[in-house]
Amino acid sequence: MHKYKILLADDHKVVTAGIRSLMQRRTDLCIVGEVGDGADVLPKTCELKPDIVIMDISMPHVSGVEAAQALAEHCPQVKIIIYTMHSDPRFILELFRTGIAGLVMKEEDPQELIAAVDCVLAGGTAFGKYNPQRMVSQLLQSTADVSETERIQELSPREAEIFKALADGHSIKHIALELHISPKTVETHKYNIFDKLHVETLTELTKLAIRHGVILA
Amino acid sequence: MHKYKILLADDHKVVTAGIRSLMQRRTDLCIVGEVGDGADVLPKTCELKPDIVIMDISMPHVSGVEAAQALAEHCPQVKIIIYTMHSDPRFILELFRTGIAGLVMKEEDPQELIAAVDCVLAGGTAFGKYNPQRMVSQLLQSTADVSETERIQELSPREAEIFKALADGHSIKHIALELHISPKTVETHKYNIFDKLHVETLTELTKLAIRHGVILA
DNA sequence: CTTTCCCATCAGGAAAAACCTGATTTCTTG
DNA sequence: CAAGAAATCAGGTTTTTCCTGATGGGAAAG
Repeated sequence: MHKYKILLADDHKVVTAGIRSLMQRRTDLCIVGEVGDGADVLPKTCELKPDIVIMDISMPHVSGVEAAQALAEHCPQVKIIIYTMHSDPRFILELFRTGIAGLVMKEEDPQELIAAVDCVLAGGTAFGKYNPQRMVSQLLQSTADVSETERIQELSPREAEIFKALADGHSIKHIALELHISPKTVETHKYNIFDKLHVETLTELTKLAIRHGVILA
Repeated sequence: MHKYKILLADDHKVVTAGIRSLMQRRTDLCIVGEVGDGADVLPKTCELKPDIVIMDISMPHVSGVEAAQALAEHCPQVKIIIYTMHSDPRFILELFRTGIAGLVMKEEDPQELIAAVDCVLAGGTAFGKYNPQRMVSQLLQSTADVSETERIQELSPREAEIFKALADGHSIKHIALELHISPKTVETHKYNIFDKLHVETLTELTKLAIRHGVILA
């Protein structure tokens, strides 16, 4: 009897333990390994040759998004199921682009994860509420729809400077004085920054900056 | 034989499932309930009278920090163990201040959670690497933080409500519609909130709210 | 060598929000 | 009952925001 091999990648031990206990009764599934660091995903996959990798997005050193991209490039035969928190979906589009096989949220019933594994083993894909069709239209219409991090990196030097000052609470007028330019110029930069970072309010800008360590809370 | 009652608060079902399977062999522990929303923690605790609440920080609607504060106020006899991700520690100080009984990271061995439960049931406290001694020095040296907390607690209920909404990025107009009051009233509240919290800009307000776990970044 | 694109710079003007003061009502609390 | 806090709203001035338009410089592409 053939056993399907599964590799778990999650830095929260309780999650991997939960998945293990969940799969105990399934004699056709075998968890061959477990890693808690994104940097270990690719080497472990090469070593163990699993059929499926179940992976979190948020992991130390290398994120699940990067790990998925590395897997897609070096081990295209491996099916990837992303198992993550619901508050993460900023990266979902990027993951779709790399061609993951499934997506399950940690707040859903854990049985959904088993269902997703079966679905993927049958050659299908398993996305719950994240209807790929709906995603694809967004993918196509937004040519530059990239992750938050990438958007920040696309800011010009001047914009990055003003982004940081704005997120830190400096007023337009203050920034203009600091940089020896017109407040109107700063305003225009701000407008462009909002546009590039896909935010609509100063608060969103601040929170984004804090999330990415641009400023401290 | 007396069974200790435990309430689980985590919006990730795989985590609560993992904890359940972890505690199966312990006949002296009984998981009496499970909630996935911070807003449900206090009512469920009042209803089920658990000895221990094991709680995540990041939950929908009401954060674990707020829930812990509510518990400390209304159910001071309940022991709180925070079980959370390592990337959350910006709230740890605030939690220490409310007097939690334990702190365990999800990336640690799940057995640590059991150990923490035993420790707390024995009347002790369980902090792993988060040495309270080290924390206390930080607590003492940052007196400004303490006064910040006190200032937040001095807000009236209505002000607290509007504080959260403002810090989360809602506009005056939007808040007015939500609460069915005049924008002018919201404006006045905002003015008073700024005054009470000693802030001068919306950004300062947002960062303060994030520092104290009122909202998530 | 143009043409195109991005960057940095600034301005105008309508709309929105901020700022501060004053005011009423209800409810609690000493 | 008097004092005070809480919640409600308005007026009017000042400031900021929002969006559009515009210019010049430089780099990359054709």
